[in-house]
Amino acid sequence: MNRAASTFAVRVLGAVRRIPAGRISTYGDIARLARNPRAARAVGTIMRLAKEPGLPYHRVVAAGGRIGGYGGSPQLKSSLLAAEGLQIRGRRIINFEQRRWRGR
DNA sequence: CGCCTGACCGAAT
DNA sequence: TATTCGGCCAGGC
Repeated sequence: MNRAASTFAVRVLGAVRRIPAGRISTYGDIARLARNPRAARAVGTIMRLAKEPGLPYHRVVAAGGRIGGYGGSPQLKSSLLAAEGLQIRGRRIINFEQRRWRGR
């Protein structure tokens, strides 16, 4: 990977780390926070391959409050979010806009 | 360098 | 509400 890409990856993980418990952000939001607004899809790629442990990857959901992917277990993602107080119905987060974190 | 994949997005159907 | 589709971009080979 080239320098621009790795820098982007670092910024992505840095942004993910800042998402407060009980709040969520979207792949698109993270892409914007990492200063590459059209790279929402790449954010998923980076998180999927990320080696950094201890980051709240489960707090990054898809646009519109949909749960989105999470390795082989989107189920677990829902559980983790529910454990942080988020209300979930099916594959959607209730009151997603209110719980959305847009960076400081 | 080309080609394919996919934890995405938004608009259209 | 559910699919489909085109655009997008990093990673892997």
